[in-house]
Amino acid sequence: MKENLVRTSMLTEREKDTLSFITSYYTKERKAPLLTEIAQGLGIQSKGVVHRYVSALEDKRYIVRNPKTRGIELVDHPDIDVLPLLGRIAAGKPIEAIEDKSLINFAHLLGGANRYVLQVKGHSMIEEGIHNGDLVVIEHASTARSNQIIVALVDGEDATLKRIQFPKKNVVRLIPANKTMQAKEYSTDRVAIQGVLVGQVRIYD
Amino acid sequence: MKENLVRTSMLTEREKDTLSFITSYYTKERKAPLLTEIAQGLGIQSKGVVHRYVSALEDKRYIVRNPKTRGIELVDHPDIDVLPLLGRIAAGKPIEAIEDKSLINFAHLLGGANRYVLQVKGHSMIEEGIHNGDLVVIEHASTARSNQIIVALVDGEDATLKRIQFPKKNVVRLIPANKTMQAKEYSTDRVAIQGVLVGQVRIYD
DNA sequence: CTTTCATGAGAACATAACGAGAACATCTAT
DNA sequence: ATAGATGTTCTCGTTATGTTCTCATGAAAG
Repeated sequence: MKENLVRTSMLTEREKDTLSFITSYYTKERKAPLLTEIAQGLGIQSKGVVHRYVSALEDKRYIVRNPKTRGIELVDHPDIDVLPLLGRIAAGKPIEAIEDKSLINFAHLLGGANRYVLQVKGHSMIEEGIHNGDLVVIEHASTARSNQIIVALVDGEDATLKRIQFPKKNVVRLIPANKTMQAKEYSTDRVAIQGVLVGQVRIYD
Repeated sequence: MKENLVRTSMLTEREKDTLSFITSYYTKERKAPLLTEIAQGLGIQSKGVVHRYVSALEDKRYIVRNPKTRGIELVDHPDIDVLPLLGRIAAGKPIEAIEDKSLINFAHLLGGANRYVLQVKGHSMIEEGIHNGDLVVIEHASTARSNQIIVALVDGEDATLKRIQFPKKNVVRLIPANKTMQAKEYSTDRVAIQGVLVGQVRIYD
């Protein structure tokens, strides 16, 4: 019953099920499942059975394992953090036909020292396309240029996301992007700039 | 030649917690935390345990250490494009600390097999907060659920981003998010679904 | 009929992951 | 220079998870 010569990449039904579960778990959770989680997903009581399927998938080169707790790695699924930028939509062509494929790495674009993420609550920047629940990337800074969108702390109490302007010396104007709200002006010493908006991200389920 | 370099950058749950706490602390306090501060932040009694996690993070190249009192330094490695999610920003309140201090990796959130990026041209989805020039992440798919936002190709010519509905059999309705534009209905055979919207990103200069 | 294979249950054991805490070394403030 | 604070290195546990077995059932093939 020892088969070191595995010529067949054919998977049995349950092996397919196992691989499928691992793949979907991976894309959803961004980590490998436990054996018991696979078992539950497949309706199997015994983790020993799952272990057999996982070992088969390893023999057939569909996965690699570390002897660790969530040690399954998909061989076709190494961490992909680069996406192809295919082109501009509404270009009048099928997407696949666009040739100029450059690669885009959001983490590289948005990551970096002195940056952090805040989740937006409310609708004060809705006309800028920044909606309730969106994630914004902020670069830590204490100064800003006019017309930048910044995180401002007013009187040490009021942290909001607003566009900033400097209409005259020692005066700061904070402008929401919402017609139902009004721009306000403060003396410079009342407004502390916390950071500058560098990116915005929304994730759809 | 095969690269046998084992990049076990996989972090355990508590190692992630530890890294998350360190990065959050760093961005807030502008200095590294003490082991006892990490311990308190994670609800651990023993600084020896924390030391073990910190050593693991050093082994896995997420940090470097000096043998000094606040000697942890975050490494700026491309593998570590994680940003701390600090809190929610709300009108009229200070930034709320987020209970679950988590790290955000946009590439992991948005990346994955069968995904690509398009740049949006035009304003047809402006009321969804998708503006001209924004980047959208599309997951390749040929089917969609009702009310999802999809990339549709009409008569093989017109690739656009629209919300989709199926009002009756063999009819597809494509709905822009712009009051100045109208929803249109097509027979099923004229519309080819190219993919489903899974994310949206904007980068500010 | 027997053999083989895919499937499943479950026991027994090995190891990983996590945590507490002691003892000691080293750093740092005074 | 000294004392307290902080970092390092251990040992000792507990629980969770992975690994290796044996046994059992049913279907398909010879």
